Amino acid sequence: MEGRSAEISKAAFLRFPVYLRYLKAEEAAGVEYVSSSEIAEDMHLSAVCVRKDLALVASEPGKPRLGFAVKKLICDLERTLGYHRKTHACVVGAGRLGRAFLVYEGFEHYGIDVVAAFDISPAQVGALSGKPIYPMERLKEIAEREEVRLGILTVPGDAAQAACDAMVEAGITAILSFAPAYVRVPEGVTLRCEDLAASLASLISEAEENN
Amino acid sequence: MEGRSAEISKAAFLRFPVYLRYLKAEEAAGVEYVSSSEIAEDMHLSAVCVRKDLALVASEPGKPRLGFAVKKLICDLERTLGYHRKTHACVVGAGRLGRAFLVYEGFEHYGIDVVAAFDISPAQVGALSGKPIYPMERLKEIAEREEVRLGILTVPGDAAQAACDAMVEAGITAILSFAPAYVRVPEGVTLRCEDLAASLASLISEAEENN
DNA sequence: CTCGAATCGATATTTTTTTATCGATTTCTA
DNA sequence: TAGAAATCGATAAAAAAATATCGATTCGAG
Repeated sequence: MEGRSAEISKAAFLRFPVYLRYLKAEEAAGVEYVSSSEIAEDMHLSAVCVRKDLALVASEPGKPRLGFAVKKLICDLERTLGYHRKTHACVVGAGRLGRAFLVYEGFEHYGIDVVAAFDISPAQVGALSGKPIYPMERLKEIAEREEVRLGILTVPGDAAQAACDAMVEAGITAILSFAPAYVRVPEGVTLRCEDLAASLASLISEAEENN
Repeated sequence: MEGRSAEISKAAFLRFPVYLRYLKAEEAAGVEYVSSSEIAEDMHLSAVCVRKDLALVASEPGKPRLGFAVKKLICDLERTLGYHRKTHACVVGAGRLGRAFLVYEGFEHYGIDVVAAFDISPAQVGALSGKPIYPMERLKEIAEREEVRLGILTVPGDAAQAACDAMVEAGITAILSFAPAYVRVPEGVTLRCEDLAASLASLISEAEENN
């Protein structure tokens, strides 16, 4: 789209948010310049890897002996990651996890606005911290009206496929699923599954290897 | 540790939980045998990749013309992923997200037992669905008593480092952090950061590329 | 003002991961 | 019972990613 994006490797793209976090911590500590080697040491990466990654995003080259300007780098990373554009999102499944997402304020900095939640149970319908919770029947109507393109799926496993189908039907093109189930989506819809339990389990394996 | 584990590539290990999900769905649908090519097509992977992955975990070779026995494969995957052993976990930060983890029942199948939550605010102390919520001061005492090795960090960003330090001090060796902050851990402690907002944002980028 | 130390960025190499090719095996059908 | 179809598993090739090496640049100390 912007010419350069295709050149950024998938693995590097996953590291960008981590750099961003790190840099914001440095900025808060009053640091103005930071070098690849410093970042590498703190983040347990190779210095060359960091330099290559930063070269992909930095709008101006790093200065020898000094490194990169922290503030500038933060802007570049946020732009590359697309945090400047606004996207409307909704939560499907207003259980504990879904409600946590609905009211979480951290999404704003990432250009994401969670506008509503939906649930099949009338008991959940209402509002939370000013965010509305609608019955599932109104998903399509509201998603279209609010131009919701992103959906967060937090329903029980056995309801996942049906809920997912409803989201697709409502015009949602990107779905982040926390439902413990295998779901299918048609071509043109991007699905990512975050299996929190599996993620935890793999973390244990990793920790055991590290001893 | 078990001789073979070192040969399993990191990328493959990340695919295993997805296979497991898929296979369980197939099992539920009454399927007995499944071939690499079928899995590949459904999961949008290459058939060769699937075969190589399955060869890493399968205790018995697949049968030509039939494929792999679904039930057997599920067992093999669960064993490889370590879902058979029990690990005690705790939640640090009993906000909405933390409480969702505390009562989530899906961890059991993965060998994880969330035994308690901790929070700095006395208002949160109590219990939820039979799971106790203790004040932070008791973290070390209880973590040691219950042999908690895994911690789920769900505190606000500005409290993350302090909470993390307390977890390390309490003998926790693996930490899954959802706190929106960059935290440091000493050598020997495994940290994984799940940035939900960043994950969502990257999903948007991915979806836009797919158009 | 000059020298030295430390960083950057580019090129090259190694390692890892994914994909392709091919013969062997086995089940199903005729 | 015999042949065809489709899968497996192993070896080989290609692609991707991480790591190493080296000259060029520039800030800061003397």
